[in-house]
Amino acid sequence: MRVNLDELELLHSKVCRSVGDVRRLQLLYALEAGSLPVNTLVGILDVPQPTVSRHLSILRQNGLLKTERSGTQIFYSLCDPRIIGILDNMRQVLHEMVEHQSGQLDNPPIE
Amino acid sequence: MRVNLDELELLHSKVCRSVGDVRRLQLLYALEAGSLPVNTLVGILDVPQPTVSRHLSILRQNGLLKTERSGTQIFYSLCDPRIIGILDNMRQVLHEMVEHQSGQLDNPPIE
DNA sequence: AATTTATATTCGCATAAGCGAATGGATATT
DNA sequence: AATATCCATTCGCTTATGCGAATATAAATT
Repeated sequence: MRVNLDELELLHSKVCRSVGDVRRLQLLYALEAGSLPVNTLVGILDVPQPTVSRHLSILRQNGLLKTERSGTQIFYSLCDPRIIGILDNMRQVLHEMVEHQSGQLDNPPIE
Repeated sequence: MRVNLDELELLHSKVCRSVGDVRRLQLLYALEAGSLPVNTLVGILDVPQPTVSRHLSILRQNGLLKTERSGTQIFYSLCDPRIIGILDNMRQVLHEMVEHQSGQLDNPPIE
């Protein structure tokens, strides 16, 4: 399938934005080991169910999560587990950056 | 330096959100090969200078870019080039996901 | 069919984010 | 010191995002 570069760039930014929320990041990591139903995720994040459903919906719409129903429950899982590996890489680099005080948050401007 | 996990998680999401904008993504890639002054970046992105400055400021505040003045110009550069490698990994995975039609954007809900 | 459980969606609201136009500040040049 | 260049910031505005409460839907159970 042919993929336009601009479309890929837009997808790239959308996916990054999707991950750019603490709760959604937590949801992705919670699903690292395998699929889980919504109520379990509600327990893990300890936030209201509609909030979890909304974030799950965003992650699904952006192609990061997929769903499968089992009875009344709906299990969410990662579309591609490699995403977690990438997030881990980023986290590791950020950890080192903060540790070494270089490339610090709130980098001072020129003057 | 000791790094709190929650703080790292918050930083992680903030950095992802920073990258989650097409123009900021373009700025990061524009700086892949080395530092560039603002007016050059304005030419590359072809958007008003204040817009570029605002996005550069956000990337700097979140620890992704650093600055150095040379005369009247201010050169921006990546704090850590590894970030580009990570973004490339993600882009590659997204490319494959779209190509293979699995984990597609706008994944259909259960019903 | 009524009830229960699990999940999604709607609603109203508050805050955040992005934009262009205009303005301000710093440095270099004359 | 006046001017020009380069960049940052402010302002007013519009749109997007995130939230909790309430409501709707779907499947299973009785």
